[in-house]
Amino acid sequence: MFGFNNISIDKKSRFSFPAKYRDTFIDSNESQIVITKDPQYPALKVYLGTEWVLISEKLSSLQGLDPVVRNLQWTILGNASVCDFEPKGRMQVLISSDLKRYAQIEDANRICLIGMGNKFEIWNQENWEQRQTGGSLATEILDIVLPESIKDMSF
Amino acid sequence: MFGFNNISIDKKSRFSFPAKYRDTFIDSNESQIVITKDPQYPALKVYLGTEWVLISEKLSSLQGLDPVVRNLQWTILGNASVCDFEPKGRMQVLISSDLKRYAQIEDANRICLIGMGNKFEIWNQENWEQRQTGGSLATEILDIVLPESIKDMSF
DNA sequence: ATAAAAAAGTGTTATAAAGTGCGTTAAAAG
DNA sequence: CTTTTAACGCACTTTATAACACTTTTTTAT
Repeated sequence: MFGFNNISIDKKSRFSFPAKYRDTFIDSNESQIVITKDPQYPALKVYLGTEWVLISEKLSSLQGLDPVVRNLQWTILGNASVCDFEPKGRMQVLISSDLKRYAQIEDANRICLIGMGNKFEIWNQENWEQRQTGGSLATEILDIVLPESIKDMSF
Repeated sequence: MFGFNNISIDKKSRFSFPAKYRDTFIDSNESQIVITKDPQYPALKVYLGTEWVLISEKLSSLQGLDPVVRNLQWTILGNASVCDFEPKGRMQVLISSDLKRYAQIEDANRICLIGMGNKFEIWNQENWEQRQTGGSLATEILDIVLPESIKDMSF
C-alpha cells in the first residue's frame, strides 16, 4: 500500500484500485473501503474497512468539547462514505460529488491515488504536483495546535 | 552492498542488480525491493524489503498533522514502488515512469547504482559526475528543518 | 398519485498499453 | 578456453480504460 498512481476516473465517478494492491486486500480480508475528507488539504483519505474501524472508534470516543477534536470529528467522521467492494473483483469505488468537489476533482478524468502505508490519499493532479515541488495551496490548514488526546494518533 | 555500478536499463525500464550482490540478498532472504524518491536530490533510494519494513513503519506512525513530517511521508512513502524479486533469479526490477522522471533518467539507457551499505541509490550519470566533482544540482533541497520526531531516523 | 423521462449507479466486454518471462547473443571474468 | 554475467529481443500475459447495455432511483409533468 505504497506509491504513486495516476489513474482514470470514469464518467460515473468510479475509479479502480491498481491490481498491484489486490493481494494485500485479499490477505487482510477487506470488504469495505471508506473515503473521507483530509482535515488539512483539499484531498481525500481512503481507508480499508479494518483500519477505519480502529480510527473511527478512537476518534469518536474523544472528548468532543475540545474545538480542535470536534472539528476533526466533523471532518473525518461526518464526511465518511462507506463503500462495499470485492478485492477479488474489479476493486471499483464510487466517489460522491461532495467529496469530488472538496478534492477539486469534479471535472477531472484522472486523479492521483497515493499509497501511504495504512491508507491512501486522493489528489487533484495539479495540486499534487504543486505540493511535490514545495508549493503551498490556498486551502491548506497547517497551524493546528494539537490537544494531548490526539498527539499519538495518525490519520 | 557498497560501490559504484554503471548498468543498463532496458526498453521496458528494467535493470538488474550486479551479480556480486546476489549472496547478500540470498543470505538475508530478500523477496522484495522498494524504490522511492530521495527527499533531497534528483535520485532514487533502493531499499531491501526487510529494511523497508523498518523505515516505513516508523515513518508512517509519525504524526501526519505536522507539515514537515507529512512532506517526508508523501515523498518517501507516497512514491515507493514495491517490487517482487528473486535473488536466485535474474534480480530484475522495474522503475516506474514517475520515478524515472524524478531521477532524470527518462531517456537514459544507463544509470548509476550506488551501494551505500544498507541501501542503494540510483543516479542519472551526469548528475552523479557533477556531484562527485563538487558541483551542486538545480533541484536539490538542503535546508530542511527537522522536527524532533524524525531526528533519529536515517533514510 | 401515476407515468414518463432523466439521472445515477452497476455490470460487461473489447482493445491497446504496460508488464513479465525466457531464450539468445555478446561481453567479461576466471 | 571455459564459465559466468550482462544486455537485448521477442512472445506471452496481465492490466487499464473506454464504450456500451442494463437496472435502479429520482425528478418532472400530467
